[in-house]
Amino acid sequence: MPPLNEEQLDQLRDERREQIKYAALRVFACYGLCGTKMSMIACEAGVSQGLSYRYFKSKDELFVELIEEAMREALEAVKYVSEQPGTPTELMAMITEGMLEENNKYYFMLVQQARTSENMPERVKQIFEQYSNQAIIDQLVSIFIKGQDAGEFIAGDPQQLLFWYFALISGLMLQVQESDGYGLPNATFLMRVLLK
Amino acid sequence: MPPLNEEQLDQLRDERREQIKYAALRVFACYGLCGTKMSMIACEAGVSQGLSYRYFKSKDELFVELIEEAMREALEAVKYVSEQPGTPTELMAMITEGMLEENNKYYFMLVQQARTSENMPERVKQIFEQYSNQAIIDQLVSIFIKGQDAGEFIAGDPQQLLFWYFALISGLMLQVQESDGYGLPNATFLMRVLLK
Amino acid sequence: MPPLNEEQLDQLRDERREQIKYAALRVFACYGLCGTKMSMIACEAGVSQGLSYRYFKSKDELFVELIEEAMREALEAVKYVSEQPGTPTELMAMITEGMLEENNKYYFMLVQQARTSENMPERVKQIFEQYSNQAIIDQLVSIFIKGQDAGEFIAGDPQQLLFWYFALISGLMLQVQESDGYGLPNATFLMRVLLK
Amino acid sequence: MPPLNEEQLDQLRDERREQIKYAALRVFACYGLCGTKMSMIACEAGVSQGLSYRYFKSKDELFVELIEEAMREALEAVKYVSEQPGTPTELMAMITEGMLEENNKYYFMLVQQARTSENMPERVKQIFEQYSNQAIIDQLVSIFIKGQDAGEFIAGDPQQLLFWYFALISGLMLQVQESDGYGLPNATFLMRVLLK
DNA sequence: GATGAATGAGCTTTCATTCAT
DNA sequence: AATGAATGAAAGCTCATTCAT
Repeated sequence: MPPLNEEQLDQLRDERREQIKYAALRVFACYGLCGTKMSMIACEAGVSQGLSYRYFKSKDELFVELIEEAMREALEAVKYVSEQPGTPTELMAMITEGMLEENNKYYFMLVQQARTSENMPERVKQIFEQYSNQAIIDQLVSIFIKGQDAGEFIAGDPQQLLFWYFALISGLMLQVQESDGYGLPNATFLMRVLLK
Repeated sequence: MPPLNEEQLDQLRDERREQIKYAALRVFACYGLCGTKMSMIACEAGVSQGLSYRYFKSKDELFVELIEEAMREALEAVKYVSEQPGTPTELMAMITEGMLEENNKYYFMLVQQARTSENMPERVKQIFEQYSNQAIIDQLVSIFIKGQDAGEFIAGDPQQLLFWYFALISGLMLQVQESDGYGLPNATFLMRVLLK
Repeated sequence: MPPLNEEQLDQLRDERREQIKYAALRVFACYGLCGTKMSMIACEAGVSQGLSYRYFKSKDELFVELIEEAMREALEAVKYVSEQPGTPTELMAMITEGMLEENNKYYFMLVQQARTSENMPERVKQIFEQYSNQAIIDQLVSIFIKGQDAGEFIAGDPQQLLFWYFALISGLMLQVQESDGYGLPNATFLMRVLLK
Repeated sequence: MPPLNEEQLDQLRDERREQIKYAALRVFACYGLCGTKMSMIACEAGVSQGLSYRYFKSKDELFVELIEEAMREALEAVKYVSEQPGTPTELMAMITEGMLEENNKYYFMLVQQARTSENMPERVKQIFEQYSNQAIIDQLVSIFIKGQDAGEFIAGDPQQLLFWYFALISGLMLQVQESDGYGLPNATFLMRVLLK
């Protein structure tokens, strides 16, 4: 007779899994894949070293799962906003603000760690190909063109301008550490590069 | 009899040192400090594994020397420009263009690798404290204020705006990989965030 | 009120113990002591991982108990046969047939796994010393000598010949896997080495 | 300028490789694949733990290479003998004696370790399929049939009888440890099972 | 000076064993 | 009594660094 029923166990397992996963996010984001030791994750999560391997097959797999989640949620956020009412400028501002939110920071750092390292697991490269340029930017191209037509945005290839815009923001978020004391700028500042 | 005199030997030695150092730059830039194996550097430089240790005490020291060089040259470049004649906008454009130059890319990537990893040698942190915020930005504050006074630049804390500006550019340079096919924007695009 | 009395509980306990023990036999026989994980035994027995430790102190102890049983039963079988009536050849054939019986296979494999590995628990080595050469073979020496005197068996040191004979059979049983499709030979074939 | 020329280095490497390989043979033969720690091999070879990995990718690969060598040489030995002149009985005796030679012992033990364990690397299973039953036995079938026709060998399926014969010998070699004090029988004893 | 073989500390991963429920 | 989550010691493997040549 098991002490807990199946459902309770499942819930417990899910909680543990998340606990380890988000500890890993924080550590990977700061130290990168190869700079992170499994012991650091275990320590951050407050569990033993071995336990992580009951929930994730390997360090790489744990990293990949986080990358996948980051990209999936980024895409969903952009999709959601692009379906809202508002002028192109308003929508763009919403997306920009969403990106700048504090609790997105770890995900941005994680993705940056992955993008700036050559020796990533094959699966990470695949995910980037699948999501990065295509999907996310494509969601916004039509909005951007509307904004250009409305005279709100500067002229130029929408794909390219959007790519640069996200690169700027992603890069910015990484540079900005609490220690610098400058904090993140608001959306208005950043949008100046796009607005006429 | 020795085939080369002392001076020639010294020069040869220096060349070898540079050869290894710039191989290390390229590899560190792509893979980060802990993602780089000494064997990768030796391979890139076309020398044996052991040789690096005749010129650099350790992997960390080699990395530190590159970081130091990167920061020193960045500061000098900014200093040089700030002493040139021209309007604040023109000077700022010069600096921006200098940063975007292709052959600065590896240094930017290297510095970014160092800035986004927590587990850097103590010396790297010192160098960042010494150079980054203070020195480089301080060089430009007076120019920036002149620009604000002349109505060329937007209002706001010059230190903070310049910090963000450099963070944007640094981040952008890392995001942009040849593979993306978008290339780097020109200075005009970036300067929109600062210009009125 | 307890649904079962003391005696019934004891019986249940014994059954569980046997269930785990014979699952362990099948797994140890195929994978060896160190090739077997406790989880494999638990899985084969259809119980949870932790349960084995209520019945056996450790993996080693479980292995040792099986080895002990194997040797004890082998000795008893030989003893039993050696007390039966019949010519030496007939008795030897009975023993040989007994060894070749299918349901002895796992025990033979287990013992072979133990004999061909150096890193066995001390207790296993003791059991081998206690049983193997002395006891079992000694039971048969008198029969063998009778057979030699009767001109049925070949000449030679009875201890040595019997040792070789059992080694041959033990080895054979292990080599023969179902997958080979050859099956086991009958006693007549094997006894040719001993018979004149 | 390398201190040794290419040829000398190659030779040195080959020697080291063999040194590690044969140390591994002795240890694997006694302890099996999973009972052997890389540290045991390193110790037996008198080198450091890490060195083995310069010559062999992994523990498994080292094991596989030894198995492959064992099977290849066994096949070659049998091939060689089968091409010699002599009666079938004489040839069979040569093969038997070859198998019983002391310095084959480790290879036999190794192969036995592999055959009696289920959890072998996939490659080991392939090698066994490739060599074991087919190749080696097939070499001898024609000799055996000649022997049967000449009235030297007992009647029966040659494949099956040869398989059993080799199984007997292989098994025997494993059972026989120096500690037993009985030594190995000579070929004449073993061939009794086949001879009329 | 130059090479690359050799070392060993340290990291990833596994698994016997324990423990909360 | 039974479960399976949790632990941590130990094994496989990597790689910065040293050393013989």
